[in-house]
Amino acid sequence: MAAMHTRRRAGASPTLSERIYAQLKQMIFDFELLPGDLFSEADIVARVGASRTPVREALQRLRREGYLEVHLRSGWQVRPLDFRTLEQLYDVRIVLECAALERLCAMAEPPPAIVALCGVWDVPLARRRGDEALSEEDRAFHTSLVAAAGNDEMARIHRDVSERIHIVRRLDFTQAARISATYDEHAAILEAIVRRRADLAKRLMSDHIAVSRDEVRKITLHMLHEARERHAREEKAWGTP
Amino acid sequence: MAAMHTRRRAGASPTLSERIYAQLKQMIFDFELLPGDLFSEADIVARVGASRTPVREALQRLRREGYLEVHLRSGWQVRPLDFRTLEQLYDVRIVLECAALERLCAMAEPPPAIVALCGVWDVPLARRRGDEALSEEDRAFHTSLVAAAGNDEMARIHRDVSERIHIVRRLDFTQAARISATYDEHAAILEAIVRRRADLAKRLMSDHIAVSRDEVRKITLHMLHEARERHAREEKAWGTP
DNA sequence: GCCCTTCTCCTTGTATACCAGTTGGCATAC
DNA sequence: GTATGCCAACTGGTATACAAGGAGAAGGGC
Repeated sequence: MAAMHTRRRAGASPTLSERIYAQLKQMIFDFELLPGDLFSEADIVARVGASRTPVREALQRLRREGYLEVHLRSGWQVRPLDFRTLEQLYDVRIVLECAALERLCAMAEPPPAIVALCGVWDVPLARRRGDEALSEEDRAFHTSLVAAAGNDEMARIHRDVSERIHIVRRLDFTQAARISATYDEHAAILEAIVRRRADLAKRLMSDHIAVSRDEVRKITLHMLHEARERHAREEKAWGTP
Repeated sequence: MAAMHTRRRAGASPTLSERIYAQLKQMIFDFELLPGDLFSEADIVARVGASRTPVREALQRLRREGYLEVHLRSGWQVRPLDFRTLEQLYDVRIVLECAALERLCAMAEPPPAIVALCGVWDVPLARRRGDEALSEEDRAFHTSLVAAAGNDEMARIHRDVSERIHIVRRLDFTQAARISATYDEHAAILEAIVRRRADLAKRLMSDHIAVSRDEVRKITLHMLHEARERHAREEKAWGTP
């Protein structure tokens, strides 16, 4: 099923729409387009140098995926961060990943993908990575786990959910303590899978994701608080009543 | 947040793209466009009487949702029914609905939506409905159950998955025995929820969906065969070579 | 008769033109 | 000074025009 979408990719020439889609999504993830930002299709046309047709196609896709909103004849907006929605997506991840663990532990042999993950996460302190790349590695861990369970549709849904969360998930890897905990917890989950301890694996995973969810909430609230203070300072400087 | 999507709806005028999207999806569901059928954008333009732009928007959306495929400069195709994918989607439903049941049974009180469902499904034989409408009622049952659990994102994903399955799910309600079983099983699940028997509810639901999954596979093969024969007769009547 | 080449038509992808409706500002009346 | 109504510019939705490339038929060589 996943392969069905790749037919064009074989031609090595993604369409203009797809490149613009990827470019815009990257801009959103890089906060080059801030949540709440207003813009028009003409703005994007000017930035990417294409015509409205592929730009609109990309925008509509991003809208369906929850990143943008369109107001009829009043312009586009980067959808503001909604913590309630993000936390609900975290909970969807818990449900999907625990279901995947259940299936993985019921298998006669751990799939090769699981064994490969052990080589990444069950390593001594010296070989552990940090910074930005770890965020991608973390996503790969969870994505591979679900994919290894064998349900392609579940994997696709999980991938979309994870990507949607990724914009705030990255913030969790800015603290050394959280990085260390991630390595330990991933290793523990893998060990539980290899030992066929389904209940243990599910409990570890639930806690792992729930802690991340709560940490990100704190970090984001902190960011929001700072943004509000900055906003207040600027208002004061401007002399606005 | 949900209200933000309603801005256009307030104007009571869905866009042309959306109407075409709904129309095409209905045609797919009614087997007016058969799985495997090939067609071009010009064909659709002629049928719906709009220009290519909104038609393309609708087609692209249906493609992202898994109903269609596009072959570069070779036209469009209704994605053939893929039983592996459909069964995987059924399994996703099992996972999501069981998670919803878990949450529902953990609540202090059953939400009003659950109580309302009892009035529909826990009824004597005389008040039971049959035929086409039951299919929609069934979808409403499962959708409401997940929605009542309180996770909007999970409900949205579940709704999309259910809709995708619906094309074959309907066929399950053409047999009296299956209709009767559906009433009984839904009533049993609701009772388990009201009595806070999470494990029982989950087991009943798992079996309920799994049986449906297996039944539908059999029926679909039969229906598809009939549709192809009808299609062939019409072609013959039209004198198409 | 069969295979290979070529050429034309048709396909989707992209760019542009047109339309209806919204918005914000400016002129005007009070 | 304030309120109000109108207008012009701008917006997304829709229609049309153009471009590039592939599928398949037609025709020539053998």
